[in-house]
Amino acid sequence: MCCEDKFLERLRERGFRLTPQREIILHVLHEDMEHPTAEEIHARVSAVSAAIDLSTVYRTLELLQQLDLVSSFELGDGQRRYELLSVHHPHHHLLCRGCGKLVTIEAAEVQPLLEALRQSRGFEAQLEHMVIPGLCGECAQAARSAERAA
Amino acid sequence: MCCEDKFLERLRERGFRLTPQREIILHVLHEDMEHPTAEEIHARVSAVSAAIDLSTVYRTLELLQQLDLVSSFELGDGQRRYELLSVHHPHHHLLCRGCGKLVTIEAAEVQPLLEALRQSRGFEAQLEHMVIPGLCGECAQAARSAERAA
DNA sequence: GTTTCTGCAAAGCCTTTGCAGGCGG
DNA sequence: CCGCCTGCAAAGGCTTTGCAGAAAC
Repeated sequence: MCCEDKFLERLRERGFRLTPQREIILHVLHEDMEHPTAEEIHARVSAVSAAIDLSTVYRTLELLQQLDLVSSFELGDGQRRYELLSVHHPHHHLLCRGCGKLVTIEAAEVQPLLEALRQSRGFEAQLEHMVIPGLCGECAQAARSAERAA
Repeated sequence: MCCEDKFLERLRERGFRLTPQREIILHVLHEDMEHPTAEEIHARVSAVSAAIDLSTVYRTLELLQQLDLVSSFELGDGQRRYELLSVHHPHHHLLCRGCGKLVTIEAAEVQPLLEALRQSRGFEAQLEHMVIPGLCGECAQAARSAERAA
């Protein structure tokens, strides 16, 4: 698996070690989870090997971010969320404040903005994962109806 | 002051009360602070009236957000930041991960993206304040130099 | 007079850290 | 074997909450 190879290589480069815990955590990140928190990752990891500690999960996620294999971001509750960079191709999210729905949009939709920022200011946006809050179609509709009623 | 009037009106609407603490906190938010944390707001508030508690600041900020007078967001350290909606006209920020610099951009620069989202999905973005991480011109330059050197 | 609000203190939540023992290379 | 890594437990930072007294209306 390509991801594992990259992991091993980058670990070696820096004198870090491959441990069963790290393998399991990386493996679990391939499972189909939508933006898991450390806690959620830990739950899945525990199913594989019960004794792995939450702090090890945190430490490994930190490591994976340093190695550019994982990115993290947050949805506005006070919890960090993590995502494997290689698997999910670049995307962003629209977070509906009405119903909480999370809609995925292609990175391409945001490209023009990023391009404009590069042109005008030389700013290289690193948007592995941007979260744009707002109201989805239905909730926007509902809000307008409520407005009229008032 | 318009802001204070709005505040009073919206408080009354919902049966809430106007207290000196709330007035002071709202007043302090007019001071020229760049994205203060609750702690920083509390410090300024304390200068006016020493006995106001941090928890009162948090509760009041929560209230002000409900009344659409304040928005909050975060820059990636684990701290919420607050901002008066009426005073600072809509803007967003580029946060440089290299040097930590925070550059303000006009909301207008982001409009095309938001317009596109509205068109394509009916999504009404609520971007009182978006933070786009990346590398500013200088740091991007430096990164490229380092790349070449390696 | 009610009911909301405040200060105080304590708890809560997520995350980080210190340490001694374990294990990868 | 050396030094990184782990589990455990405890601390840490920011924010929220419970409560009794104070204050707004």
